[in-house]
Amino acid sequence: MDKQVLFQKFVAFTTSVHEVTDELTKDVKSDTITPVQYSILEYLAVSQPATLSQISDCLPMSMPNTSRELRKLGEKNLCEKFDVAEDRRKQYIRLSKEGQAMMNEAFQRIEKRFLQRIQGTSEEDLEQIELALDVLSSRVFHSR
Amino acid sequence: MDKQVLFQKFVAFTTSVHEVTDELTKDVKSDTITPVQYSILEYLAVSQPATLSQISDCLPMSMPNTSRELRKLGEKNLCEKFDVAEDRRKQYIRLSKEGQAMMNEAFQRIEKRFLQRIQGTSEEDLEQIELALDVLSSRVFHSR
DNA sequence: GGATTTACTTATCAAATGATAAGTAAAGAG
DNA sequence: CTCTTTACTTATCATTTGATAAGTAAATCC
Repeated sequence: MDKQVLFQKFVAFTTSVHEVTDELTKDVKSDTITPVQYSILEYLAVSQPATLSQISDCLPMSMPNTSRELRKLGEKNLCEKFDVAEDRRKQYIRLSKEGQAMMNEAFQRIEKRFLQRIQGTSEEDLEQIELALDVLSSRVFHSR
Repeated sequence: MDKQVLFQKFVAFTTSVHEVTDELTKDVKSDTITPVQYSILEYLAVSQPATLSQISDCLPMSMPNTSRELRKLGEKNLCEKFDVAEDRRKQYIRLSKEGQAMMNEAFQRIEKRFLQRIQGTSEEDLEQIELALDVLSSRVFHSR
């Protein structure tokens, strides 16, 4: 296997993934929040509850800036903090009901666009796609 | 096929792709340029020569801002403008020798990290990966 | 029990980015 | 030949983002 060729395919592929996700998520962001704030909500939608440190590590964003943006999201009633019983320094952060609703709506719009994108794909091809997602997730795009 | 499940895998997958590409491209950006400027150079590396309008459409970024950032890149001697003979309103933009060198170096560092990431993968699995990239590129992540 | 580390906050500052208004010059349309 | 459109520039401004310094309070280490 020529790994140089594989790398070129990899680069082209990741570029396409970025383009397509940009297209799918275009305009789903409520105009009351900034892009960075959306990315926090998106992270929470998948990984809640999360501590501030986790969010800061994963996005990635410095602790002070993460703290600031979470405060703003809190002021907009989109997420909430909860004390952690075992360690009173920590705080779990969750989407509020409102935040959850906003993200549900966003994901629904993205899903609709996604389904449009794969409409007309045969059952066989869909299974190939699912397999391919699994292969790449486990072999290439795993976090370490 | 449950398309809902497929969508969930799709979302998780694109998130991973973003995380991994962030990791691979971390610190390859020269500290003399901003992230937006890097994205312009990256676009040029793949699609040069390009007009300002093309860059503006694809990135996406307003014309005035694209113009400003290209001027800054020009001042840093990373890209150059050429008149288009057929239409004197247009200008082709290309990486300069210096800009090309910077991007080559960046891509080399990314490739090195990529190869580390897939080191120890069997020949058989590598072929599976290549196949999976092809499947997803053609069936899901093609541009509209 | 004092020192250190962890988790997070507050405040402040500079730089990057996005948006808009107002221009120039060339091309194309009628 | 004038009018409109296209391609791009310049200037300006507000907002967002990133980075750093300095703090609090709780947990952990020795």
